[in-house]
Amino acid sequence: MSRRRTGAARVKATIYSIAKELGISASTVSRAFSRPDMVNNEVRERILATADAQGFELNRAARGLATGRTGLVGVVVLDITNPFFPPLVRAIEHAANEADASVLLLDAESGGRDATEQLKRLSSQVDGLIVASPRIPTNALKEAIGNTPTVLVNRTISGLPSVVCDNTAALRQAADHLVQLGHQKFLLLRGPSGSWAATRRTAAVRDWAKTAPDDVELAELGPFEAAFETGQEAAQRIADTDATAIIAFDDFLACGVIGGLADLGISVPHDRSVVGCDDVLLARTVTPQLTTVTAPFDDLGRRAVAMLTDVTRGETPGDLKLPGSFVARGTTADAA
Amino acid sequence: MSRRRTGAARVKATIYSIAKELGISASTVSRAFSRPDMVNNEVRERILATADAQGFELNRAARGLATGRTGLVGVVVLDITNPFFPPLVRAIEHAANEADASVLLLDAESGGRDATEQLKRLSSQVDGLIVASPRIPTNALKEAIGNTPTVLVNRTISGLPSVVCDNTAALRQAADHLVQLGHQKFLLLRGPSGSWAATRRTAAVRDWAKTAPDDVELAELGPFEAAFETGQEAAQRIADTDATAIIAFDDFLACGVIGGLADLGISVPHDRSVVGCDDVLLARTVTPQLTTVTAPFDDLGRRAVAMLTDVTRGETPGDLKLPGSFVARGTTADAA
DNA sequence: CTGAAAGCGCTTACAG
DNA sequence: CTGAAAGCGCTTACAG
Repeated sequence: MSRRRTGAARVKATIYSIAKELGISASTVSRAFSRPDMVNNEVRERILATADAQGFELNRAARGLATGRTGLVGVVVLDITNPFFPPLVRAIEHAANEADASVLLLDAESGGRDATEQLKRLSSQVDGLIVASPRIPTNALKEAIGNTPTVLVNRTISGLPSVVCDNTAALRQAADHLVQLGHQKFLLLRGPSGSWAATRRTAAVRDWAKTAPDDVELAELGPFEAAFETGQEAAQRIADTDATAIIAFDDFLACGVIGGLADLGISVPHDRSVVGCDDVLLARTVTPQLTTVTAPFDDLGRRAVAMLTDVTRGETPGDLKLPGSFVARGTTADAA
Repeated sequence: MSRRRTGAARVKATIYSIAKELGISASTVSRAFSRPDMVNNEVRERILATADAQGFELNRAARGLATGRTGLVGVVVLDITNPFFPPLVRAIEHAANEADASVLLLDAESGGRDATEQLKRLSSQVDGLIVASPRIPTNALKEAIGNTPTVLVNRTISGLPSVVCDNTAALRQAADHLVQLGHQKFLLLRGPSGSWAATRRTAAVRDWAKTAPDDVELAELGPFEAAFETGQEAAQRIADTDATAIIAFDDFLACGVIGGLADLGISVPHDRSVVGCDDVLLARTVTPQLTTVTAPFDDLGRRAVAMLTDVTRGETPGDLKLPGSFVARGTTADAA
């Protein structure tokens, strides 16, 4: 379309076609885009104008071949369908765009193929990787990424930088909040075994229990998959306990529990209080809204991209912890 | 890592390093990957083996520069955070992977920048575009994509192929279902004006009403944004009507309405019945589960990719309609 | 089925 | 600040 703007620009616009029209060298045209400060102001203006007129779009493949960089960051998520990931992906995309990079998405579960195989292919196509995929085994992951700069999200592997959400303090707050509401019998629903987040959250709640008032009792159930159905199915077992305060691994599980309890005629927060974790979309679209711990998705994504940039520059960032924050909503109330 | 597997492979693995080790030409090595059937079986085997030993990964930028194709398909979504899109993106990604392509994701709302600008940049980086972004104005969209092969999802623009979900039949079924439950007073909550889906759904329900039993009355409210809060805020207005059967533009709106009604002490499905549309994750994680119309995400994505392949081949596919299907769950019941 | 060679459109060290 | 030239790693028409 834009090619028709000028009569001269019948051919595909390249740095050469621009150079020719302006009677200058392609090197200069190239520099006008890759290192603008290296070229004379006025010349640059004319180049940009001509580029525009010709409908020039820099050929990324050519640049990539010449520089060895693709301008792409690979984002690997466990399952884009899990509402935890979209806000993260969006934040990453936003940050990447600001750095003039694009996001190559890989849904680790979407492939018929082995996720590791796919990851390996991906690695060679991107400048760096942001991996938010708690399930890929450490060794497979390490092998697949080779020496592609990588930042982990919500997972730690020695030797790789990571940015994680630390909910320890927020979970303590959540528990304290329940104590203030008069709860004494607590039930922790543990997350999937082998999940980094699950381990941390369990530890946080147990640690809290040690310093809790004497009349507080903490029981546990699990591990559970982080899924609605899982929570729903667990409702009976939960109802069989005398716990009034339930701390679920995540929002999914929490919502499932609430649904399952409802089926049993047990009402939240009237009969039991439930708190989730992550504050995914779900948490605000159930009625009543879920009391939970908010994950700082924006920051997680932003910082992950920033760290990746550092790695690319040869720096060796450490691990970064961002705190989640407790938010009391409708599923916690006075102990019955 | 893999470079260290053989002593010879100190240098970066390329078709040349492989050719050299094997004493053959780079052309043959190249063909072993790009057109395997053109090279002798045994030779190909040796090439593949050596490639593996050297840790060779085909340089996509170089291939892209040579062929003019990137192996990338751009996927533009309105808002990845809206649960309608992730299942679609996943299906697209899956299908693209099978065609040996990767997905470049663009969240139309994620940019500080103009979505159109971003789209334009994206276009030049991909072999084709799948656009599921109902908001970008037609003209801006057309200009931005230039002559990049494009397939639209859930939107039609003359001159561009599209795959859309047609819920007409399913919505009629939903309405009939409500009639069978004894409902007579219907209320349609219309979706955002200018939205393709909203227009279609409104038409479907109105058409149904024309052929409905005489004692059925259809009132309307709207347009509404497809958001939980919007539904919540509309609850009072809805409660003020005498409608017992509420057909919401989509699941979000429906869930919001249910939440808002609950706040007013009105219970769904006891006092009113509500049906949504799309069957996003949300629909199955609320209690009771939402009666709604399921969108065939997998097919939408799969077909979109297939059509894009066709366009790339120079074919001109038409518009494809895939039907949604009605699913009765917990938010519809006998008229009070 | 295989090889030699040109070309894809950039970047950048080098020289000026 | 600018230009000439080599190089990035593939693909493919052409000749054999």
